[in-house]
Amino acid sequence: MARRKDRPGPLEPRSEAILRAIIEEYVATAQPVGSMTLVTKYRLGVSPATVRNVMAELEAAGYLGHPHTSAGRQPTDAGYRLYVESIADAATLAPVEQLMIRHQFGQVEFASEQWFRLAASTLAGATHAAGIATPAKPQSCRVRRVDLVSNGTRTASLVLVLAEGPVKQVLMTVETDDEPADLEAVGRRLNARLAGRSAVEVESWLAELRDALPPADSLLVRAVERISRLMHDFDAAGVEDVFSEGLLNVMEAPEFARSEKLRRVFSVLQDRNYLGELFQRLSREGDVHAFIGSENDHEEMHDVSLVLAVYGRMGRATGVVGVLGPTRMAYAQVISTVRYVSGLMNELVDHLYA
Amino acid sequence: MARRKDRPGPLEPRSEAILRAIIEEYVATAQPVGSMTLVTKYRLGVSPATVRNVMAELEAAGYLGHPHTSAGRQPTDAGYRLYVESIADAATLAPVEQLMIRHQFGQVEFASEQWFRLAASTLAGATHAAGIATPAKPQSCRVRRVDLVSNGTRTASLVLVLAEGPVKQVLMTVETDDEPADLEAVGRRLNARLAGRSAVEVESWLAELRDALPPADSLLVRAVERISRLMHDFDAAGVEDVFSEGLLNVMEAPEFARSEKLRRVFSVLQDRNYLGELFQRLSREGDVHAFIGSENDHEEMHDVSLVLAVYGRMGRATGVVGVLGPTRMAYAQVISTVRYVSGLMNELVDHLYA
DNA sequence: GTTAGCACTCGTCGCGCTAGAGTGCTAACC
DNA sequence: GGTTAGCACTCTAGCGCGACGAGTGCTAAC
Repeated sequence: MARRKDRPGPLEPRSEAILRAIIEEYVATAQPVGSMTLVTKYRLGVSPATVRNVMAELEAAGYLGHPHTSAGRQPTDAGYRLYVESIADAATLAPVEQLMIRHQFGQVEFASEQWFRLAASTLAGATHAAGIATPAKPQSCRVRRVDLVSNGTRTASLVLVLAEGPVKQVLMTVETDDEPADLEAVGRRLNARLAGRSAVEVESWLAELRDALPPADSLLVRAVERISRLMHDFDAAGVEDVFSEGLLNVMEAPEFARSEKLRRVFSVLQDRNYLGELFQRLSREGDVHAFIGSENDHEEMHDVSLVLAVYGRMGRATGVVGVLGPTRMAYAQVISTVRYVSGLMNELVDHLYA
Repeated sequence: MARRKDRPGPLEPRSEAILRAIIEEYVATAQPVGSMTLVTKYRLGVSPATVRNVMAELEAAGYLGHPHTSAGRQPTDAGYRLYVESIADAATLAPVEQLMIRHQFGQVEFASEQWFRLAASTLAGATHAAGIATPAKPQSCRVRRVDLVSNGTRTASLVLVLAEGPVKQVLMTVETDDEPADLEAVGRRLNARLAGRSAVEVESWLAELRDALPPADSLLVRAVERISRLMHDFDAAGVEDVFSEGLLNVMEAPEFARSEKLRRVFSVLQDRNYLGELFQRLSREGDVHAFIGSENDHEEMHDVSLVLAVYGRMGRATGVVGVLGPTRMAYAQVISTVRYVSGLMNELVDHLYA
C-alpha cells in the first residue's frame, strides 16, 4: 500500500490507531506522549522504533508536533480535527450517562427559563468543561397578551407576554390624572387589537394611531410605542441570553494555570457578538459541530475548542447548546453528550411549540 | 506623648501618616514598600531610619508585615482595617466621577431589571474590580395580576406579576377539554380573588378550595397551587439573583496571576449561600461595610475584600450593591463609589415604591 | 517492513554564587 | 528623648553550571 508522505489524505489504519492513541493519552495526561509509553500502554503490537517512524510521518503530515526535539508528541489542531471526523458519527453516549442526564431534566420545574440553565449545567457536569446554552429564540415574535398595571406612584408596569413564551416588562410614567380604570381600559384595547400580532403589524398600527391622535402623549400611543420597540428589539437581537455554567471546570485545566490565557478567553466570551456570529455560522449546519483551537476566528480563542449544536426547529424557534473547553478535551465524550442534550432540548421545543 | 508599643490603640499622627503612605504605595505597586522609597515619594520630612523605627512599631502592633527579613513592609488585614476606618467617613466621590456614573444611569432603559446589571457594571468600571448587585427584594410579596394564556398544545403559561415588580412565568399542562375560554374565566376569577393578596392569603384560599372542591385536578386549584408555591419560594429565597460584572478585572491583579487562588474565590462565589449569609449580616448595618481579607468567613475568601452596601428601605424592598476585589484595593475610591451608587439605587427604589 | 542500538538534543532540577534591596542595631547628634 | 548616619546582616532573585533523563532520529541488522 502506497504511503502518502506529504499530502494529507486517508491514513493507514495503523497510523490512525497511533494518532488516536496519542490523542487519548495526551488528553488524559496533558503531557507530550513518547513512543515508549505508547507501546506499553496501548498494546500496539509493534516496537517503539516503528511507532517513532509513524509519528515522524504524522508530524510531516501536520497532525502532530513536539514542543522541542527531545520531547514526546502532542496533537496539532489538524490532528484533533482528523480524530474528531473519525469519531463524530459513531459517538453515542453511554446508556448510564443518558439516564443520569434524563433524570436531571426530570427534576426541574416546568418553567422554560430553567431549561437553558439546566442544559448548561448538565453539560458542564458531564464533560468537566464549561456548558453553554441559549434560549430557544423564534425568528419573529407575536403578542400574546399585554397588561398595564399601576404602580401607584405615577408609574405603571407594562407587561408584554409574547406568544413564544418570553415575558417583557418595562416601566412607564403616567400622568397624575390617569386613573387605574383608564389603565385597564387601555389594556383591554391593547389586547383586543394586538393579540396575535407581529412586530410589523404593531408598528403599522402605531403609525395609524399617530396620524389619528394628534396629542402624541396619549397613554395608548406611548404604550404601543413601547410595545413596538420591545418587539422590534426582540426580533433584531441575535442572541439574547447566553447561559454559561462551569467556567470553573476550565480553570482547572493545567494549560490555564496562569490566568492570562484564560482572561483573554473570558473577555472574548463576555461580549455576545462573538458567540452570536458563531451561532449564525452554525445555524446552517445540522448536527453537532466542533470548532477546534485555531479554527476559531479570534486569536484569543486559539487555545480552546467549542462543541456546539443547534436545537429546535429551523424557521421556528432555535437555540444553541454546547461546550467550551481546552483544545485538549475528550471529544468523543463531549460530542456525544452535546448531541444527546441537544436531542433532549429538541424534544422539549417540539412539545412546547408543536 | 506616651507611645503604646504593644496594645493597639489610637496611633500618633505620624505613624498613621506612614501607615497610610505604605498602604497607598502598596496598593499602587503591589510590591513590599521600603523605608527609602517612602521618604522620597511621600515627603515625610524624616529620614529613612526614623521611618524604619515607626514601621517596626506598626509591625509590633500588627498593622504591617513583611514576607521575609530583607523585604519591605506590606499592610496586614488589620492595617487595611485601620486605614479604612480612618477614611471611611470622609470618602466622597469626586464630582467628575459622580457625573459620569449619573450619566450612565441616565442612559439605561427604564426597566427595573436593567438597573442591577447597570449598577454592577458601573461599579466594575469605576473601581477596576468586580461589581456585584442584587435586585431590590421586598420582605414579602403580593399579587398584582395573574394571566393564564393557552399555548395551544395542552400547555398554558401562567404569568404572575407581583406588586413589587418581578414577573414569574411557569408552564402548566391543561386538559384537552379546557377551552381557551375556560382559561380566561379561571384567569378572571384568579384576579378577582387574588389581586393584592400575600403568600399567606393565597395559601389559605388554596386550603379552602381544596376542601370545597374534591376533584383535586381542577384547573383552578392547580393554578392556585402554582401561584402559592411561586410566592412562597419568592418570600423564602434569601438572595434571588446576584449580578456580577467585571470578574475579569480581578483576574488582572498580579496576586491572581496563577488561577488557583482565583478558582477558589469563584467557587465560593458561585454558590449563592455565601453571599446570602453575608448579605443578611449586612442588613443590620447601615452604611457601606468592608469585609477585608481574613474578615471573610471562608478560608477561600481570605485574599479578597468585599465592600458592600444595602440600598432600598428597610422593611420594604432592599438589595445589595458592592465590589469584590483583591485585598489590595483602593479602598478610598471603592468605598466612595459604592456609597454613591447605593445612594443612586436608593433614589430609584424610593421613586418606584414610594 | 521492522527492530535493536546508539549518539544526540534539550528541558528540568539542584547547586552555588553574586548583586541588591532592605532591615535592625548602635552610637552619635540636636 | 527623639532623630539620624553608619554598618553589619539577612534574604531573595537571578544566573551559570553540570548531572540527569526522557525521547528522538538515524543506521545497520534482521
